[in-house]
Amino acid sequence: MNRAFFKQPTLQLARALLGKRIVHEHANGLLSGRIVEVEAYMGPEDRAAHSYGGRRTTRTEVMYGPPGYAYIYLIYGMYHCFNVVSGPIDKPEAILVRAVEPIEGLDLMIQHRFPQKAVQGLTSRTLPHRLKRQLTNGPGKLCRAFDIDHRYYGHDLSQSPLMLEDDLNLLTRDIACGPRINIQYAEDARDYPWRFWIKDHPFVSK
DNA sequence: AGCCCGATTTGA
DNA sequence: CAAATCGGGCTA
Repeated sequence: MNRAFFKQPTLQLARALLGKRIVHEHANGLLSGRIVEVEAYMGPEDRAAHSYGGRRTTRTEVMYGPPGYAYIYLIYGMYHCFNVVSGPIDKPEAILVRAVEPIEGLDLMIQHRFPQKAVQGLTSRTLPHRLKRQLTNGPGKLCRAFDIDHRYYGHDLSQSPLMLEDDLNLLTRDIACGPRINIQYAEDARDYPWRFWIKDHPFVSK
């Protein structure tokens, strides 16, 4: 996707990201997947956002820049979460990618997510449907599968080796929305319907 | 310097 | 249902 794509208002961009393809040209092979679930974080007014109250630190800095860059952070000391920075300069908004449907590079994803099973001989050909779902149906899981971490903090998502591409064209009626996950601390913002997903899609988290 | 906690995942 | 695991953010 080009720079213009990322300039749409955040809630609109969140819906537009559904069906897009995330592509990682990894040193060991091509990884790609279709985005099926996202959450919007709306900046200083949003109690659930890392930029709530205008918090501006080394970690949140990239959100204060132009849209279309990667905001990546470590959560619970062991997982990374991948976000697309959204909104104009000085509007620190972002969209968390919560789940994707794996498309290319399944064997490499298996190595990243299930190293033990990979060494025991599990491949994309012998992968049960249940495990295929578990490859990328959560924000931490997809970062593991795609080997995305702090190396890509601030990366321009219109550029290789980590970028977004056109894929599925969705209709409005294919998209569902509801409250975001695991933000019970966020008081009034807790119930805002800023989580979006493709209706009935098997790779949505939870 | 110290303390608390988190936009998660896993396995008992 | 609790543990894993650590940097950020806030207090002092």
